Parts: sequence; structure tokens; C-alpha cells
Amino acid sequence: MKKVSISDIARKAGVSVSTVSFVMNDKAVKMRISREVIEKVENVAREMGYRPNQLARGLRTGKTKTIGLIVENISNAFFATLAKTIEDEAKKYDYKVVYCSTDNDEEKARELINMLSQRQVDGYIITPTLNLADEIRKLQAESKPVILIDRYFPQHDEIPAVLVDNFEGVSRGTEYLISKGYRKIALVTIESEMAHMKDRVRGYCEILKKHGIGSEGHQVKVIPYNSGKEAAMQEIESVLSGAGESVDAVFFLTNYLGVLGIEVIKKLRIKVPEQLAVLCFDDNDIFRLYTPTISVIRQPVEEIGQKAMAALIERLKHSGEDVVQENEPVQLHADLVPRESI
Amino acid sequence: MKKVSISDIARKAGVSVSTVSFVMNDKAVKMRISREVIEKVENVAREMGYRPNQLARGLRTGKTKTIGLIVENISNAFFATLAKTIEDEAKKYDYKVVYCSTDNDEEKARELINMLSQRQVDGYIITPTLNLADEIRKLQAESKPVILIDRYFPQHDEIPAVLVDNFEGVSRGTEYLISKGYRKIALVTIESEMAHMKDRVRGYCEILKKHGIGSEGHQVKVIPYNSGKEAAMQEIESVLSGAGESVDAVFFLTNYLGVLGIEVIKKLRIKVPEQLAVLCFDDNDIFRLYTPTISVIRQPVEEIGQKAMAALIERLKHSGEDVVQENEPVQLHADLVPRESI
DNA sequence: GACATGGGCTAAAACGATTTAGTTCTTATC
DNA sequence: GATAAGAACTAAATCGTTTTAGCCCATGTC
Repeated sequence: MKKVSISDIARKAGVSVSTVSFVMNDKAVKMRISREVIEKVENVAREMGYRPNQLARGLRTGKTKTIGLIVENISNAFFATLAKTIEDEAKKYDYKVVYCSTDNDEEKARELINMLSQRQVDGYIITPTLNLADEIRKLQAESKPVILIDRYFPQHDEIPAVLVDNFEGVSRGTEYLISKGYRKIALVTIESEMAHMKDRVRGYCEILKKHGIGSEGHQVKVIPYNSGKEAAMQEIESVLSGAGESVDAVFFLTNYLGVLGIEVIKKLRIKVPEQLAVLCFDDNDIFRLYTPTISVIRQPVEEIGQKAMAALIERLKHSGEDVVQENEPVQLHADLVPRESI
Repeated sequence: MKKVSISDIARKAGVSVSTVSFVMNDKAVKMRISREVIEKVENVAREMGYRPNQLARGLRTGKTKTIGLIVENISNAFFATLAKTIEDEAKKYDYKVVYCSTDNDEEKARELINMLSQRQVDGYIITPTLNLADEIRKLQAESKPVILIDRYFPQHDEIPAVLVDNFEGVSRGTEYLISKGYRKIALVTIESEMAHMKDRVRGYCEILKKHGIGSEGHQVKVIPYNSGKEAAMQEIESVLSGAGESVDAVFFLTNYLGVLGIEVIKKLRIKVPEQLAVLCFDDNDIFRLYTPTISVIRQPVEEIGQKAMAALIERLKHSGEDVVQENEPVQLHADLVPRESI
């Protein structure tokens, strides 16, 4: 049994396809279709179980009512929540979201953009990878709106972005550790050329400098991006094994690193916070449930999603008018959530 | 700047659209297009940054190379992993996946199926809700292949399913608790009319009966589906507050319940396993990291994803030949992963 | 020199919608 | 009684592809 099309309905109802189309799109009144015909068509459509073909519709109208969401990794709690928020928000405006993960791979990100572009999505929300700016400029050149989230390109202020103030967030966290008396604070971060991570590291460095903490209390461990879980844990272990001696606090710069860190701490049976204070950027269920509970800098995930979506919808409304607005990235505040680990 | 179409290329290269189409689809040789023309077209296409419009292509061919994945909740670890596996698997066959969550809502599930159908996906992998069988039969009637995962409809063996042997998994877990000497085992489950959950409960009941454990050791707590987090924790608390007295072990039948359970245990400061042994159906990062580590019945998530995808691809190949095969649900084994909590 | 063969391409229909510009009536207006 | 206005529809173009059928030309065969 084939799918029923608009012309099947037209035939059965004894009217033209145009009439059916008008009825299905609530333009019947405007097009002065009579009450009886409207009802007839509606009945036939219902009986036959008609479902409009969105490919045909999209092809004709140039709008798919779909937005593409590209994140780093959808199975990561932060991005999963973000995706959920964006989806809920999109639904309010009658948009559907299709999401995909880059795994932080430049090439994959390009492929995803290509795929979404081929599928004619109306707009994009993207967690960018390095060197993606040119590809994104192409989308803008086709006058497709794009909003970056979580990361941004400092040298491209024509690409709007919504993210947390990373510098401020990490500064605040570091300041807190210092205020609690810790002086040998190790930083564990992931290898990244991107501005948002540099901002985080800069936050740490500047606060240490401000308090006159020199090389004795300044220790940055950079985990290479593609280290497997084992290798990464090894690296973290090399820092944390100094707990109580060379290190009295550790600040993990991402959620994922924090979880690995917990695993190392558990393995080494380090006493938190007696031997080591622990702080992590970005919250996670595990941090709330672990004993002791782990303090975090919490990003306002819902707010990021909502703001990004609002910005996108705004541009979607005025689409076609390819005005390239200049915009400072929208920077939101990240809160410190103190728990038992400090 | 508008998107470039096949006819833009044709014009610029001085050939017909058909020729361009043949070249772009690697049918040039079969269609006896000359070497020079092929190169010319390829160059022009590259220069102009051509990206084929998948809407048009899908409309013409009737295939979108897309499969629809409907899960209960994509931000749940189990489904997130499942989604990832299915996506990876799909890519091997050059299919793209679009996923969405039902939140276990019948109505929403129907809407999602409708949406995917309108978008002309080629096949479906669905975690069904109650009463969804009829809607799924309609898809089959349009000869669209559907594979159920995680759940099934016992009275509809014409809808193929891939899932874990829930009865066996829970039986094994219960048996293990008993073998360790526990005799007052509480079961915490979520309200559900669906067969997979009934199978789980049945596994528990039968093993207790087999060991002659009567009402004194038999306690089933059913959490209503839409209780908020607080209400659910309250319910769980009402069971666990008997730890060491009316209850000596608890078996959570889902991942989510287990996490809530941990939170309650933490709050009540129950000593695990001294006062209470804990077992949960379905693994989670938290269970590995919590102190003590929590024993689980682990579902072979990757295997479920792979088997489901394999079954779908098989049917996709023979699509059009609407043979309704009858098939026993594929039932995989769930392993017991003993940890410190028992 | 008529006819077949095959190489190298193109025209045009089709997919299923939307939308513009009509067409055909009926009724009102002067 | 001619004309205009509106009511109730419809024809046909269009979106960007794929694909079938066929065109034109050169070469080979008898």
C-alpha cells in the first residue's frame, strides 16, 4: 500500500489538487473555498490517513522547519541537557531539531555541516571545533542563520555566540580555593586551541598571579585530546599522587575530566577534602552523589539553550535579509556551587 | 547568494542537467560520458561548491537514506549509548539517524511517528510505548521496516523486536541475592503495563516462590510514572527506611530508580551492604563510582543496537517486497556484574 | 550506398507539494 | 442589457533531482 498523496485525495473528493492544498494549509477561507468542499476534503484526507510529504513541501517552499544542532558529544550530560532544552524551545516555534556529534573532530564537523546543508535545514546551532569559521561563513553566505554555543571565535564577531563567561567562572573558582586557604592548586585541562578553554586557563593563571602564587603552587596538566580513558587517568594520577604534598587542591576544567579524576581519587584512596580539595567546571549527577559531594562551577545550561534558540529564531524570522550583524558574544554567568569537597 | 543547483552547473559547464547528474552519481561511465566532460563537470561542481539537495533527491527516488530512532529519553545513559551505537552502525551503511524521545508518552510517540513518516524516513527503530502497535502496523502497511528495541508487544509477533531477556536477567539477580543469604528483598519498580517490565517483576516473583519466600520477604514498591523526583524519592524512602529490619536487600528495576535510590540511601545514611544489599537493573557510571560500588544486571547495550540495526538493514535491502515475516523477539542475555554492594 | 551498431550526449517526465494567475459562473449596478 | 465585481474553484509552473527514451553522428559491414 503506497502512501496517499494530495492528488489521491483530490481524485477521491472530486476536486483539484490546489483546492486540497488550500484546505490542508488552512488557506481555504482566504481562497474562498465553500464550507461543504472544505468538509469533504477534510473527511477524505482523514479517512485516507493523509500525511503531507515534507520533502515535497520543503522543496517547493525552501523551508524545512528544521534546525540543525551540532554538539561535541550528545551522550555527555552537558550537551544532552542542552539538546533537550533546545528541542523543547524549538517546538514552541514549531521547529524540529536534528542533532549530531562532532567528537571534536574538525573533519567530522565539516561533514556534518555538509550533511545538514544538503538536508536544507533552516538554521544552525553549533558547538564549533577549531578552524570551522570558514565553513560557517559559507552558511552565512547562503543566508542561513548560525548561532555558536559553548565556544566562539574571538576573531570573528560576525558569527554570534552564546556561552558562559569562562574566564570569570574559573577566576571565581580559583579565588574560592584560595580563600579557603589552598595554595598548591593543580589545574587539569584538556588540550585545546580554542578560545573558551584558553579563557578558562587564563582565569586560573591570573588569579594565582594576583595572589602572588608562583611556580611552587602553579601546576597545569594538559591531557592530550585523544588519549584513551586509561592514558588520561594515568596522567591525572601523576598529578594527584602528590596529594597532601606537592598539591593541596585540584581544579578540573571539564566535566569529563572531573569524572575521571573522581575515579583516580577513588583508586588512590585520597581523602577529600583533607588531603585534597576538589573543584570541577561544569556539574554532573555524579558530583552530587559522590561521597563527599564535589563542588563545581555550574553553567546555566538551560539559559544557554534558551538564549541561543531565541537568537536563532530572531534571525530565522528576518531570513533572506542577509544582514550580517556584528555581535559581542552573549556571555552568561557561571555560579559556584560549594559542596563538601572543599 | 543562493545555493547552487545542478542546473547552475550544467549552464556553466555547457552541458545538460542529465549529464551533470550522471557525473555526480558516478554513473558517468555507464552512461558513456567522455573523460573530458566528466572532468569539466567535476571541476565546475567543486568550484561552485555544489551540494546536492537531498529533499529533491529523496522526492525523486523515494529514499532518504535516513532512519528514525525513537527512544524513551535520549538524555538517559542507556538510550544515549544505544543511540550512539545505532548511529555508528548506520553510518557503515551510509544511513543517517534522526532521533527523538517519547518521554514514555503515548500521544507524543504517535506524533513522532507521524513526523518521521512525513519526513519520509526509510525505516524505524522504536522503543514503543503502550498502545503503539496499531500505529506501527500502519508503517508496516506502507512497507516501511520497523524494529522494536528494549520492549515488545507479546501479542504482535509480526513486529520484530530486539531486547534483553528481562525475565532471565531479574531471575538471575534475585537468585544471586538469595544465594548471598538475603531473605527480605524489596523490589522497586516503575508503573508500567508493558510486557518487558512485567517480565522483570515476574522474574523476581518466581524466584522468591521457588525458594519458598512468602509475604514476609516479598515486597514490591511501584512508583507511579509521573511522580516527580521528590515524590519518587519519598516512595523509595518509605521502603528503605526499613533497612536492617523489614528489608535486607533492594533490587531497583531501572537505572533511573537506582540513581534515586542511591540518593535516598545517602540521605538516610544507610550502610551498604551491612544494613542493605543493593542491586540495580541496567548499569550507569554512578554505580561504578559510588562508594560502595553498586552491583548491577548489565544489558548488552552495544549488542542490542547492533542486532537491531542489522535486522533493519536486512529489511531495508528487501524493501518493497512487503513480506510480513513472523519473528520471535531476539532476546539477549543480561549479565550480573557483582560489586561491593552485595 | 543502405543499414546496423554503438558512442556521447540531451529532452522531458516524474516525484508531491505550493502558489500565481486564470476561468467560469452568478449576482449586482447603472 | 452590457459591464463590473465577486465567489468558487482550477491549470499549470515551479522547486532540484533522477532516469528513461531517444537523438545525432561516426564507423563498420555487406
